[in-house]
Amino acid sequence: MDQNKIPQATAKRLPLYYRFLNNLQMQGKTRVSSKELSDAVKVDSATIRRDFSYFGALGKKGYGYNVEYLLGFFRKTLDQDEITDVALIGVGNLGTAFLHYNFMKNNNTKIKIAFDADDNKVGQTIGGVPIYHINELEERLDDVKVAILTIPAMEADRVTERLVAQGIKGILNFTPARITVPDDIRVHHIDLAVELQALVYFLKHYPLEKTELYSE
Amino acid sequence: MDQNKIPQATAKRLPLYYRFLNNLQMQGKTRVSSKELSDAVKVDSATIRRDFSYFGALGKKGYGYNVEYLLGFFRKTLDQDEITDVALIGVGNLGTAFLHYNFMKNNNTKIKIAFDADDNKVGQTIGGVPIYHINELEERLDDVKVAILTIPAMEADRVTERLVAQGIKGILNFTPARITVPDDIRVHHIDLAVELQALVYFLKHYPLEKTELYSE
DNA sequence: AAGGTAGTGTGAGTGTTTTCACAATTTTGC
DNA sequence: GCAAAATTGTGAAAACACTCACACTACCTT
Repeated sequence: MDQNKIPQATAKRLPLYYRFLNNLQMQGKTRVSSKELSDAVKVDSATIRRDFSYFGALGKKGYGYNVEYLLGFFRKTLDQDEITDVALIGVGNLGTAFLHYNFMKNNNTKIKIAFDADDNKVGQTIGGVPIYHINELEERLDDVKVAILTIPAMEADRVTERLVAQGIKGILNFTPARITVPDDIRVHHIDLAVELQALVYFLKHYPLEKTELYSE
Repeated sequence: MDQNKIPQATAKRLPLYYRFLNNLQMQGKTRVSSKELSDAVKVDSATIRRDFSYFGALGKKGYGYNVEYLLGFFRKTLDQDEITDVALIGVGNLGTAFLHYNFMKNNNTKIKIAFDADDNKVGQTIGGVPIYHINELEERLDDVKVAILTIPAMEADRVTERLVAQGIKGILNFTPARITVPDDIRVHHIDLAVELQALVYFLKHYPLEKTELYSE
């Protein structure tokens, strides 16, 4: 679509850059170097410069980057202007955490509607988002194209089928289940148990070394 | 420490494999091919074979892998026998979700203790885990080496310093803040807003194509 | 206005991860 | 017991990602 040239690894870092640039601007900073940004987001400064360079020459040699300009550029690139509506499926603890998270603050996304199977939750509004019964998914989903899945693993496949049938294009799946979807639908898996276990594995098998000298 | 030969990308997939092998065993399956496993975990079958091959020849040509044997092997490799204690810092919605998650089921990790700043939560027990006041961190943390950070971003740096001072070695950070730690401490960041925004970005800029033919 | 300093943008090199594709081997069915 | 089918394990290639190191340029200071 666009220029498919930018690497996926870069694309994943863009939202991160964007948020930190926002912070800088709110702090009143007008310029920033790749080195400073590197300290803040914990990404190598050469990587940051390379990432930015895919979009052209955004900085100035000997000066760094103008925060305002960079931010404006990213706003356009990340489509911060047009808001993407999102549906939340499953209002448990994890789902509720999402509803309280103010994505609008730095983001182009807004949770517009939530669904749950529990009648006690249906009818409530959390964080300004109305909760409907999951049975009403088909009538209520409208043209929302992105869903966050925070339901029990057992339900994942069934609900996914229904979401796909309604024309969902992207799913952020917090379920341990690896859901099956048609090729043209994008699923990102975030598996909390796997993340925790991977961290533990790395701790045991890939010990980090303390750099006594210049540990900047 | 061990054989540092296995790639990190492989290491991250091990917990996933492990869980699905467990599922298979519970379903009573005794053998499995890389192809079947691929369908289940959505990882290319060649990648799975390569991953397994780092540990030696675990399968049999023309047959596949013996579920029981593979599972036993992974149990040892992933240290499923010895349990790793974990501390949870911040019992909000996200933190509570973790407390209800039964990590012990397929995992080698157990949340042993939780902390929060809210006096209403202190003293409670959720999912069998006692909640103490964050002020008691130093006295209560004992020799726990892994922490899950689910607190407001504002607090992240301060609490991280205290955790590090107590000898924490690994942090699973759900805070939007990129925390600073000494070199020998491992931090994995999971940034929910970034994940959501990245998904939206990919949807718009990296459209997937529907394979009409043989979309197996 | 000139020299010093800071800091970009990038060519080239290195490292990591995935994928292809096939010989080797075992199982399965006849 | 043999041929066909299944499926591994891996060499080699490709794809992807990161980092070094430095020429170049813009800013800053005096």
